[in-house]
Amino acid sequence: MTQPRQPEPRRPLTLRDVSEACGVSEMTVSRVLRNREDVSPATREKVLAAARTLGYVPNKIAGGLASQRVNLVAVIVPSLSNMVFPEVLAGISAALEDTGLQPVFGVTNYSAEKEENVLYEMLSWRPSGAIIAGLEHTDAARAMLENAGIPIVEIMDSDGEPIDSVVGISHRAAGRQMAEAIAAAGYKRIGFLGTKMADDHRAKKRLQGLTEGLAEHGLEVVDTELYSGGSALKKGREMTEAMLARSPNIDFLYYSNDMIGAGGLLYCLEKGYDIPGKLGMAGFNGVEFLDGLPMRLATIDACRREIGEMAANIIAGKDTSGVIGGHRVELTPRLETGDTIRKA
Amino acid sequence: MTQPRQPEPRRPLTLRDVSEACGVSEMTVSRVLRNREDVSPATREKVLAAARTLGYVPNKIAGGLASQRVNLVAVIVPSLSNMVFPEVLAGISAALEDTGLQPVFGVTNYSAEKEENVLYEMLSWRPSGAIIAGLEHTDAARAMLENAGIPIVEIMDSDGEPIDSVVGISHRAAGRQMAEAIAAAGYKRIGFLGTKMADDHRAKKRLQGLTEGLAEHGLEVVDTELYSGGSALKKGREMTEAMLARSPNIDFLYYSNDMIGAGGLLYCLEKGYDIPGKLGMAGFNGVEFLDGLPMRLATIDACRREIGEMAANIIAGKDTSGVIGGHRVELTPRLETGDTIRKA
DNA sequence: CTGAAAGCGCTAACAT
DNA sequence: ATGTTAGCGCTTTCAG
Repeated sequence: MTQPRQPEPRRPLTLRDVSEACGVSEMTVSRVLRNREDVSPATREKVLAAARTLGYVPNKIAGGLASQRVNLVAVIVPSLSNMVFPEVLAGISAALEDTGLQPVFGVTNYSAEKEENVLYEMLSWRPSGAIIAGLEHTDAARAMLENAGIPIVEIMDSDGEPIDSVVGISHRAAGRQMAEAIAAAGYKRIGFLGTKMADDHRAKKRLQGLTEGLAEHGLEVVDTELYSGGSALKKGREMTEAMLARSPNIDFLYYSNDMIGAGGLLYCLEKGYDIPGKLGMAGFNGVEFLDGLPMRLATIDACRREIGEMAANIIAGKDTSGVIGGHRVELTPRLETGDTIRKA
Repeated sequence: MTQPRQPEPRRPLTLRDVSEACGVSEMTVSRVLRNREDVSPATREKVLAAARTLGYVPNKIAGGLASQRVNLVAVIVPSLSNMVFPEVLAGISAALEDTGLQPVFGVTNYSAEKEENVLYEMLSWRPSGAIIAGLEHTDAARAMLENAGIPIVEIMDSDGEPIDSVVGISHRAAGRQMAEAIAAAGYKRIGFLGTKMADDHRAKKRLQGLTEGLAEHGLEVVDTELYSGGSALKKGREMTEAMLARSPNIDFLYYSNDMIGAGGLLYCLEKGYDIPGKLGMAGFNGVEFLDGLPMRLATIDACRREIGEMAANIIAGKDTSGVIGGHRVELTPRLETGDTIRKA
């Protein structure tokens, strides 16, 4: 009876294994593997060869504990499913690329409680910094962020008091900006279509800004339609149909995001509405996606990629100002009139 | 001159701090914080109160090193920007929710080299398991996965030899399935529109399957159009226009993903093509998005969320079979004829 | 139920 | 340029 070849119980390799395999002290092996310059080329080669042959993968847990430094950046966003945050993440990844820092993503589903949990989990890994969407957090979450002793960058929104640094746009201003455009184009009866989510603070601020801005021109939101879940494109369609049926005299539809706006636009084009003549429309975010629609939906670009990049640069210490912490960056969102707002 | 209130140099709190604050040994504090049952309610309360007041966040680095266990699951996908992987991630998150395991996401941008790097980074944190998209990896990446000594689940694709477990669909079979549908509907001249990415192995397999399937009916792909980068919806439009101009006798357009398919569909509807009468169309993935289009694009559902859930369950040991490792799950993709393939 | 001792795998700091 | 020593903050194991 031959002993079947046993796939060795797989104790993960340690520095010591490499050290023994190449006859160099653990310390020097460690130096080589961390790309430190103070090792002779000869030893370096020997070590590298041994590490490669064995298939050694360093243990960052031990490394992190010993060095008290961890090359992780916690990134917390509400969602991945709506085209908007992935672009922020892409910006962060790109900016961190050559810094030795690694982003780690967490998702909250727009739930403050989930955010608190995810944050706790992530901070327990002692990351070098944290990037988190929004300025609204539970008290406990705020406390954790304040006490973490690492740079914190709150992103997307600049309407509020940041914990440390902030990179975003004013959603209230974006709402007002849209109100100005609507008023200038002479639309009179505005409908708002958005999400039901109580915790989408930014959408709420945009609506506030819109309402305020309209009020200054004696205008107001005359009907509202909210949704949650499902295909945003389809919901946009359905909500638009519902609103137009209920309030046929509406002449402008403001959507809280481009996706439902696109659904609404497709619906209106099919039904032969005169856009932008009799009916104006606008969304929010400036997703690339809009480029492929039959007509360019008006929108406000939320500078998502740029926000991601700047936040990452602050964490990485790549920002130019020389200031440490407490950066306040408010980007100016660009209004893109597209083809769905008539010229004044 | 008063000393400005200095925000104490913020040495992160340790178990010892909590221990001293509540007069209970570090060991017992540790027990409480890990929710172990063998602590008296009285001590438990004391400890919890102290931990909360201080705002203690455990150090998982130290914990992981001591216990040799880390509650992280490495998840590696090619991209976040195309609606498809976010849904896989959602499935994984949901399935891991109540397991104590935490997913950590990495993105490769469809680059084998990047995949290798991301994998190395992630494995160096000694996760409890890894979920990785696709069956094609560099030799080094394969070696790492094989030697990691943790459960590995390769997902999305089942055409090939997995390292450990696999959960996916056969993209080759999906291609053949579409070929059958096309042949059965009587289309004769097929055009293929897809991505230029050399490393999108699954799209390649679908094309192979399609080609083989068509060949069995004496049919073939008569024209091909590829793109990279940019708004997929817009590219779909442009490619469709180009192909239809170049090969006006084409009567079926097969897109390698739903997004470019949607762009093509919008274009064709605008131009008044007779769909599905004179021109058939189909995409791939079954993204929810399609629901909102004026006409339902035919597609094959790739079971993304389900794949994520099953993969996570395997890692979490929640799968039913009782088998340890080496699970092979091939899901059957559903062909959804929609409105863009004529009835036979 | 609670505590004391040992050590996880690595790196900082100090020799040499 | 290389080696030695002493922990990092927790959890395991074993004793009370």
